[in-house]
Amino acid sequence: MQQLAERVYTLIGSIPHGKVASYGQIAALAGYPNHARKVGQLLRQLPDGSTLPWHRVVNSQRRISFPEESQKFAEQKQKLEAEGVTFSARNLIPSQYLWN
DNA sequence: ATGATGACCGCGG
DNA sequence: TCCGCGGCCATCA
Repeated sequence: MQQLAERVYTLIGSIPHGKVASYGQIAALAGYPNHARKVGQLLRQLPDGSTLPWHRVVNSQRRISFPEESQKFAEQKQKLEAEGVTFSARNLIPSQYLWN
């Protein structure tokens, strides 16, 4: 479990500027498939001033996993747009940027 | 031990 | 696109 945490942080930190990865991808790359929820839990515990690019992590539908009206949603979207990530008309789907 | 709760995932309808 | 459902799994009451 401790392993998962370390790897997850490393992987997230390695996501290129302007690109995004999904919770599931991070978990799988860390060697723990089916642990997407755990990744979310780890990010949720992150301190506010964290330098980790948590905003580059979205769900498998390429959508921000926060309710649209929430402050966190706005924050994540803003950070992504600042990196040049574009969203669809409904502001939910980062169009072309997805990690492989 | 049991049930509820997530920054999740995929498949249907 | 928008739900609902089952699957998944650690955490906590």
